Amino acid sequence: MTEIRADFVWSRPARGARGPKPTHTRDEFAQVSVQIADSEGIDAVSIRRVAQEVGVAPAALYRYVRRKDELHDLMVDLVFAEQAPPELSGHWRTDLRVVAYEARHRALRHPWLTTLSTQRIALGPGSLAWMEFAFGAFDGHELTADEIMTNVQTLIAFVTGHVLGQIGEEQASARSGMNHDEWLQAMSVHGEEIIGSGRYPRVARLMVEAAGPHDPDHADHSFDLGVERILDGMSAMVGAR
Amino acid sequence: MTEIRADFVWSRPARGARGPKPTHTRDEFAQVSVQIADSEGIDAVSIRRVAQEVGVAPAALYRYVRRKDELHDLMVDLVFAEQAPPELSGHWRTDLRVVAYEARHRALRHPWLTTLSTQRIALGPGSLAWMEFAFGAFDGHELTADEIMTNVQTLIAFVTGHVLGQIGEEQASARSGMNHDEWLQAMSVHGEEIIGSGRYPRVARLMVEAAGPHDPDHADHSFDLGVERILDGMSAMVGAR
DNA sequence: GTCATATTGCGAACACCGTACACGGTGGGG
DNA sequence: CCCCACCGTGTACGGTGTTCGCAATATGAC
Repeated sequence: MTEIRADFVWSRPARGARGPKPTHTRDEFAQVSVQIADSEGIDAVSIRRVAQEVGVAPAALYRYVRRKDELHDLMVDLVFAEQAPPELSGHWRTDLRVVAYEARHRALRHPWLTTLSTQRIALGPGSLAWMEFAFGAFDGHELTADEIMTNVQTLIAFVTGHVLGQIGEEQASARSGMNHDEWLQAMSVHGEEIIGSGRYPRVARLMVEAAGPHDPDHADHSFDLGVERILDGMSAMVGAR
Repeated sequence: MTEIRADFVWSRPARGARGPKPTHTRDEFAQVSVQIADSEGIDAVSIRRVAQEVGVAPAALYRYVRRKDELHDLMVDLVFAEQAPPELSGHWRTDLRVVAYEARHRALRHPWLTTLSTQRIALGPGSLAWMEFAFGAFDGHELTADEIMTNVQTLIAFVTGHVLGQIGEEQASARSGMNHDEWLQAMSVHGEEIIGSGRYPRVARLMVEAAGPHDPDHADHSFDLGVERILDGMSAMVGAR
């Protein structure tokens, strides 16, 4: 009967009990990684690059982290910890709005965040604090554990998806090396083919009429609306206020 | 005044007008790629691997595709085309439900799909057909182009986020090489630390009480609920039925 | 206080990866 | 008919994550 042991960064001691003092910390590597990812994209975060930036041999990183994934986990939790959740207000709608808006803000500040956090589940102190806050929104309302989890999951799912859509569009234009206007124009050239083909009349109409892609505030508004819509959906279950 | 030209796979001719016949097709490479990704994960889809599987030199792929990203675009559109949208029913709720459920089904069948499709925007015939269908759901209702796009975007955002959450959990256990039960147990060992720490009482309570993680149907139910909730939110805007 | 031992950082190496380029063979448009 | 655009290929470059053996180090055990 072998003991099954979870192997997360968080459940391993920060340093061994026996050997020489580590010259750096997990946090330091995480911070440097976040900095690189913010300014040059997540793909620029390579073991060698991070090592170089910290001033250490590439192989040294593996004394702090088992695999590159764990470095990602540290990055994710670090940005969750950037902003600690506030005190619970006592109004579930208010608190869930905070969860949603803060999550979106966080994801837009660090465009690599959503991609990483949806590929692995990081349960570090930073993320846990926010989970605690989100669940706390329903304190005093008689919801089952499953109902609470489903509600929070629904909200987060929307935020995740919405942000991914927005980032995807922005990065598609960034990657092409064009500025936003040029990209829109290039897009519309391809759009002409779609419109011209006559096979997708509704898509064609919306591409012409919708202000969405041209209006930088569109993402904000559609986010606001979506959040309120989802909160509306919960209110029947939660009861008053 | 240089002409800005969109450079998508879809707007380039399938073969040159002059030279020898290509021995393969874009579709063939896409099919092989999908097969590899389905059975071994998206990371197994390398230029060299796909080339080998098709029986061709690695460099040959670049006659069909400018960069690896375009191969991904082809993969995405291929699985959208697996199932063509049905005829519009005339009931917007019914049709949007089809959009949501089919999108989820598609994403669960091909766990790599969501990751890819959120990183690039692929506007091939397969995806366009579904866009056309989704927009068509609001035919006859007096919505602005922006309202239609926002509604569809909200729904897709939720599906995306929800599926990503589900897949993330499944893959976390798959990657660890444990079966699902073992992983749950390993998770719970880490959970003990969280519960034991006393710092996250609500998280601790939900980890114990929620049937979610243990119930394989939980994801389905929470998806159903989420979709209905979002459709509820739209109904005020759409009006009757 | 001494010693054994676990742990650290490091250099080198391995097996991959995406992509560029020059090359000879092919076949359709002028 | 012939030119030349295009196809497939071999080779090469610079990058990636990760492993392994080694010397130096600091701690727990005696």
